[in-house]
Amino acid sequence: MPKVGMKPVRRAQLIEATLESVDQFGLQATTVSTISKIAGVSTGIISHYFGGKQELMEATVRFLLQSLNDELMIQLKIHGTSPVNRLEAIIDTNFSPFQTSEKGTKTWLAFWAQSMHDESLARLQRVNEHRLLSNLKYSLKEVIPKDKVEHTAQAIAALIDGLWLRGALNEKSINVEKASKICKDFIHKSIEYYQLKEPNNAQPPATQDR
Amino acid sequence: MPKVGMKPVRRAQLIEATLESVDQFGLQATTVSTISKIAGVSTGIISHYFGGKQELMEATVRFLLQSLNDELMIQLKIHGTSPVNRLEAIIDTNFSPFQTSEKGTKTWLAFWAQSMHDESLARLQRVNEHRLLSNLKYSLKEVIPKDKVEHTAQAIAALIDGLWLRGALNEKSINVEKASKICKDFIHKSIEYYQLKEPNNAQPPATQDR
Amino acid sequence: MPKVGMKPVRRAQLIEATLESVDQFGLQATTVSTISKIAGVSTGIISHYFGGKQELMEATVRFLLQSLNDELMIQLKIHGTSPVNRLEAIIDTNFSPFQTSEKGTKTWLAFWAQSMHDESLARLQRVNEHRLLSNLKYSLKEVIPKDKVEHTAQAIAALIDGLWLRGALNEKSINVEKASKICKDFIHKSIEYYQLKEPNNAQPPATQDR
Amino acid sequence: MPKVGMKPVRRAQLIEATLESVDQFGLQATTVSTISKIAGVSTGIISHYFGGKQELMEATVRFLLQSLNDELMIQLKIHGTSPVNRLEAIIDTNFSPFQTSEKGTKTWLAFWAQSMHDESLARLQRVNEHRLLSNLKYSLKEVIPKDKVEHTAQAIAALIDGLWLRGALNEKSINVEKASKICKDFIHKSIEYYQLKEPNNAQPPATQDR
DNA sequence: GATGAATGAGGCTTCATTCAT
DNA sequence: GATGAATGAAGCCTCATTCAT
Repeated sequence: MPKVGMKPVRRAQLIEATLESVDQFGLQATTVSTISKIAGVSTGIISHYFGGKQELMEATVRFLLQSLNDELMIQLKIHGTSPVNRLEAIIDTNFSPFQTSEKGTKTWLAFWAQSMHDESLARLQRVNEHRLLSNLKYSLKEVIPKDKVEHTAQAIAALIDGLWLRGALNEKSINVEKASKICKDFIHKSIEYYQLKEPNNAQPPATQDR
Repeated sequence: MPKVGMKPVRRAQLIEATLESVDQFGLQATTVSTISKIAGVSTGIISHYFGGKQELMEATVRFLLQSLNDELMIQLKIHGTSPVNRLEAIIDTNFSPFQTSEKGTKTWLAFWAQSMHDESLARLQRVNEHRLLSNLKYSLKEVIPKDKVEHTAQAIAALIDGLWLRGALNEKSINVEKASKICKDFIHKSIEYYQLKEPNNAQPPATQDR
Repeated sequence: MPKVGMKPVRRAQLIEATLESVDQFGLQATTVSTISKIAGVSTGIISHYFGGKQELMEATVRFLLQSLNDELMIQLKIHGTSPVNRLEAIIDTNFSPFQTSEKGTKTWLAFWAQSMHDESLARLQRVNEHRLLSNLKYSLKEVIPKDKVEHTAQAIAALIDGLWLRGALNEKSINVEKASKICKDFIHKSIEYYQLKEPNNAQPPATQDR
Repeated sequence: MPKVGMKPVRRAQLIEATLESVDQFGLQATTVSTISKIAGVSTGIISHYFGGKQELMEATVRFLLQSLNDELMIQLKIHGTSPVNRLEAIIDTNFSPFQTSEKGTKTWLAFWAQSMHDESLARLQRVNEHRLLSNLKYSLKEVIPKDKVEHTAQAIAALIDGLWLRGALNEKSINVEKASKICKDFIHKSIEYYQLKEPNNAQPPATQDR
């Protein structure tokens, strides 16, 4: 009997090869041929396991987003002991080594651009964006005035994405420390700012273990 | 008798058609055929005036970036009477109607992604990014502590790009008012924050005409 | 300015090449490549002028059926002076040199088989079959009892098709004289038979110029 | 312990599945995959038992033609008591439920068309056609003038094939009764015709048990 | 005996570029 | 200057066949 249960193995292998190809050649120049060559398999295998190139692309995006989410869950479980810690965990996750690898950023940006004209990709992207905002708001509402939460969450999310974007362009990979510091500074300053400005409306001091 | 001076006219016409096509169909689905159809000319004309599709693309990016710069120059000339006003002019320019039109954002993002794997596009992009940072730093150093200038400029630039990015995904076009407010708030709060925190190091109050 | 009005020329050229290819290689082995090679053009031209292979195939069938009909119209105009002459003209048309050329019969049979699983081809085929039956019945009802018309028309049509079918298999081309004679004999005998059997019900003697 | 004698079982199973597939999807869309799925076996089994797809196809045609012949032998044994009865038995066999099933007609036509360009199929087809003609002539020469036998046999054979052909196109299956009646009428009329026309040359009245 | 994962040639189609007019 | 017909390389996908298990 031939090898069974190859499906998950091959799918992972092909998704990995897709990331590699998009990193090396770009999304436009990524073809069934480049992917299968990197994976060391024949071209037919992609249609065999994914039905077609498009589905492989979507699976790859899903994988990227899932990884981001998984990492966040882990970080929150470890460090999520206070609102501020939770916020920092979110930042750390978004600038973790995997997420900010050259492979990760290039692919992420390529798919984001592609999603402008591909509804199935856009949907995935939106789900993820919504999740990031939710997580941010959940923690923010405990440390800043309620009417500033939405506004601030939007700003942090934009800051994260903007730093990724700039990192993708300028360097081989994002300068993680710098980017991380900019985001955390923004969070700390926002909290501090509202406490200084409106001490009476100040939130009860959040337990902060640092 | 051959018509003379058709070159600039045709080039402008084709660049405009390229923007239109990228907006309508996306960068991947934009072909020589879609562009020439929108422009109402034959396909051969593109090679004739630009040598090829790739050069037309680069010319289009250069046009977009030039427009951004031109607008900034105008805004700075009109409103650039104080550091804060200058900073606000930069924000306004980046979220001006043209820049944030659906056409603009989609094309901008598409080319940004493309520039990951196209050095000539990347160079253009980097020049522009550098210019934005320079402009921000020039004004910032008059209103916040010198050792915070770089850091803050990076944050503002990232904020601008991040808001564009998120706008490109979620809406037909960026919600200009919201995005603009987030950026300006960030600037105002940063200034105010450093003044509150370090009143002794405060900059001499900038002349502010509002 | 380049050559204009090439469309009808190229379409005819490609349809001719399709007939040639189906004759030489069979329908299954007829590819865009075989057709374009025979036509002496590039492969891309087929999609350019027909949108795709399928449409070229349909156009080819339409051409075959149209040719059959055109020939019939001509024959009827020339020889259609009496019911029997009209019937013979129908037979002659169906066994005319073009229709019974090797190219014609093979292609006709190939498309007929294909139409079992291709509704657009089946529709074309049915229209043509209906036309043949109508023409036969129109003339038959003047020379044989009315209640035998349908039955006899069906038989003649089946005879024509069956002779084609057998001709396609056995010979390079149908043995025209034999096939033609079998059909005409059948017609003559049918008429004579009903007159011998039922002389009282006999139709008024049709004007017969032979 | 290896199962023995699986060969005939598997071969029959695969031939049956081939007929089913050609009926459902057409000859062009019938692949090794569709056949093996219908048979409930793996794709490799076809090459294992038939060496390849082509050989399975030929075996299937051989099976169809053998079935036709077997049925004819049975019918002739039962009803073959007089020349006319034998002729009618031939007709009945050709329009028996199995032969005229949707499955049968589609497959028959598909393979006939295919045999235009496949000598091994064509040979099988010709053997069968020859057998039909022989059977017809054997009986005809006892009931019609000798010099009309060949001609009439050709006509009957063409009539049978033509009715199949038209049945395959228009209906889910051939209208057996109508087709059968047309053929038998033709036979009866031919016999009667020659008796009426040439009573002196008439054959000695054949024993007819109806 | 049987499986089905894997191969890779070949099919159809798209599209940037060329060139005769 | 301008056209658009034509090219043909390259993309994606299908499928008959092979082979390790």
